[in-house]
Amino acid sequence: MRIEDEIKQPIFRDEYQKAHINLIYTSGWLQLRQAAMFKPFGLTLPQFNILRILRGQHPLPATVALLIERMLDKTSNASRIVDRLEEKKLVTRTVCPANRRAVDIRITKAGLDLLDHIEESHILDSSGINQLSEAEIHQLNALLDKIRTTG
Amino acid sequence: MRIEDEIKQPIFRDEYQKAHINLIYTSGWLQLRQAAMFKPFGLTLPQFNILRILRGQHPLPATVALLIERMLDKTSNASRIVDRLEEKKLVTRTVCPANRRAVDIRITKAGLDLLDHIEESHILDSSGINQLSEAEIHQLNALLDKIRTTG
DNA sequence: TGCAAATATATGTACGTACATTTAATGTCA
DNA sequence: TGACATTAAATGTACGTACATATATTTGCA
Repeated sequence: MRIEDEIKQPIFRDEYQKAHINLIYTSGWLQLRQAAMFKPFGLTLPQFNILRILRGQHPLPATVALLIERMLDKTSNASRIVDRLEEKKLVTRTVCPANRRAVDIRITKAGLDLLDHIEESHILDSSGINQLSEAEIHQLNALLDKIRTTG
Repeated sequence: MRIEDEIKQPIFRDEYQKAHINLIYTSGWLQLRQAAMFKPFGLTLPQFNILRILRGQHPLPATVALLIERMLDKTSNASRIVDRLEEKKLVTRTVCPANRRAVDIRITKAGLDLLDHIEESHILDSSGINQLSEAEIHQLNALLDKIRTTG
């Protein structure tokens, strides 16, 4: 469905404004769908992403600084997302012995099992992006990269 | 800059996953830049959008239901965004005489002046999307619309 | 008429984001 | 060594989002 119809706004100032709105709207659309998929598993999107980073490190621990570095949203508050995961016993937090300012965060067995469970459910396979062909995907990546040129 | 370098993740499962992450990352990138532009004017992005809708109605009032209908993010809470605008005297709220369940929301002179002031500053002209040519904009709109096909 | 359903908005709660500040541990160097 | 800067994480506050529930008004219909 065209963005004009989607948000019931038939006229835009120009095609640039329309693309801008389309980009933000489509990103929100994707995230809303993804969030709904994780809901049955009791996870939010940022919680899922942090769990995946921790699995990537496993069995080594990660620090909060490492999580922030790898997160899409650098300004988000990794400490508090880890709080939620710890409450759910999906991760553990221990003071790093080598540097007692830092905290070692590790995914638990329950956390690993939950990720397996989510991936086995194949809920992630229909992301909306799959609507595009290989060539279109390539185009899209190039266009998005270009948008971010010249801060 | 390519998304691989931007988020320091050299390998993705496939190009689809890369495009998905690229889309969400680029949307966040645009919104962060926009929010920074509005900050000197004491407005957030949703507040600005609601002010624009109200100017579009002016001198007629809008109801909360109308605001929600026109907002990009349907699930956001228009009532509370109007709260903030009311505190800043940029809008007024009065019970609708014709239907006392509804509330008439109107932009004030101060609200109109603020919008003029923001637009005169031309901060909105460099949106990042301007990096693209007309043809690329057209491509992008088509790709985004296609992503959202088939709920 | 009067009562239930529908409508319009507001409120509550959990979560995340953006940004500033605090607390604690470590490094540095005179 | 001891003061001072730096680093790592946690905490505070304002805002927005997602979703459930509450309150008030209006509508519809038995």
